[in-house]
Amino acid sequence: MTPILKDLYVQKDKMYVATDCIIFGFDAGKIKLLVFKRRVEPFLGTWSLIGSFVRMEEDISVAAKRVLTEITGLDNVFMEQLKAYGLADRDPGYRCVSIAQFALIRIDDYDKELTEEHGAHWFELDELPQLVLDHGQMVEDAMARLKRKARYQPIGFELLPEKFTIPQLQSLYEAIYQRKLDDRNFRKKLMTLGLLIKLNEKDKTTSRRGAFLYKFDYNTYQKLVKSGYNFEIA
Amino acid sequence: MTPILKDLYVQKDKMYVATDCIIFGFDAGKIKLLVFKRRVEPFLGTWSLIGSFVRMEEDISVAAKRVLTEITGLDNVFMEQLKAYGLADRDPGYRCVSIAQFALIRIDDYDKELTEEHGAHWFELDELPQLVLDHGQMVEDAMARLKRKARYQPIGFELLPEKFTIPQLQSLYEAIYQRKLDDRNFRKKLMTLGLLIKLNEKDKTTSRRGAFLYKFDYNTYQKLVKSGYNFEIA
DNA sequence: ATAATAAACGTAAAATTTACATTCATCTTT
DNA sequence: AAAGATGAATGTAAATTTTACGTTTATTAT
Repeated sequence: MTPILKDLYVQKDKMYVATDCIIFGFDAGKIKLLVFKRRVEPFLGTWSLIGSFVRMEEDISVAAKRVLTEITGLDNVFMEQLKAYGLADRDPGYRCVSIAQFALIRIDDYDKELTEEHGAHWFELDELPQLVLDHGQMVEDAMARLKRKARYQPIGFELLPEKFTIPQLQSLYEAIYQRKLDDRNFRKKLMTLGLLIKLNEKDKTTSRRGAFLYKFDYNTYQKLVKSGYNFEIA
Repeated sequence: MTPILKDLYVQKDKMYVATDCIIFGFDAGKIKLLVFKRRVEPFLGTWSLIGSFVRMEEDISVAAKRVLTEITGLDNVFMEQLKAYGLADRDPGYRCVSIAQFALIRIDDYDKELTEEHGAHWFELDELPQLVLDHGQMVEDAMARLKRKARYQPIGFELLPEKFTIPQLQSLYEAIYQRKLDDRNFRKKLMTLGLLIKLNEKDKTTSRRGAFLYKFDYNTYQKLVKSGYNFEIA
């Protein structure tokens, strides 16, 4: 089964609803996007987001999760609706409204075989190829959303392994905001939030000294949110 | 023609795409919402947002604007997509994904006759009646968006007359943020933005002394945005 | 033992935010 | 015409947050 069913069976007088996934990852200091080489006409061979028609009995969020799981093998992934794209002529083949949803995944624990089977490829954001239809716009909008949302919601952590170091976290935020941050100020601000749990382990892959690993304290965070707390990261 | 076509002609095995409009206004220090009493079955007599099916050859944003114009007689209204609502069972009658869009209108220049014809009524947000389907959720989400967005984009001005006074503007922001603001600090911060044009006129409807009228300087604002400027109001 | 390297830390200046009370312009009342 | 009433307009000092910036530390490799 092809994830996007652009075959001969679509009817020109029908309204279709699809979902497209903007899948972000983070690796080696760079935000990356998972895109796919189309194996069906039209647009065979062009790069595209992964998507699917929404099934008749399926919630749109469920459709997006289904696609993501089919492709990456991952479950329980952070996913949020971006918005609907509904220009009448956005797809030349037929009328289709697409609900774009963006996902943040921990790049090292997705299923490589599975994605390769689907013709998937990770691109750095500034090396993105031309994407089919309005998918380029979707990515741009998703990136803007990520950039804004990262300020006031701890979604960045979805892109890191469960255990991470402060320098790692900083490099993530630098990638999201696309600017350098001062390491002393970053660490200070972060610590005053009181939402990181310091572990008794070090990550020694990037320095002789090693950097302490931390976990994000989702428990405390949930409580704070419930009590109306409003915080900002970096 | 009924704006929402929930009639006998819908087909159970078809996917429909609709749009619903969350229409905000501001009057007497309160944010208000324009809702409609349904005149067709099912849900006859219940309160509802105004909406319409998206036509085959119509962009979804165009569909929303069409509805708004039909109802209020207004054109060139601020409108922005909120998100798509697509639970499989959100409408018990048939499968329908609805794209919610919110509009901000200047409450005194909409067409009262036209809206009354459609069974429309302005409600204060905290006196909203139960709304049909997931429309209550849409309103809640729209309000959250408005609250957040008002901070970093001058969308509040869309709810005020072109010429407004500082106390009026403050009372609007107080309504949006749902908290009192200090008048001296509000005025100060606003003035440092440099985006208000002081007019040589006063509004004397609320005080003997009268308050100076201002216009928002969209021109300068546009230029600042283009040059990457990022501001915050109150 | 020494060199090398990224991690960790603190402080002072600048900028922003907050809290708070009085005067001003104008109309109404007498 | 004077006095009273009312919302509009304004400034300043203290507290907080943000910014800028250099040194020490823990560890491994040589």
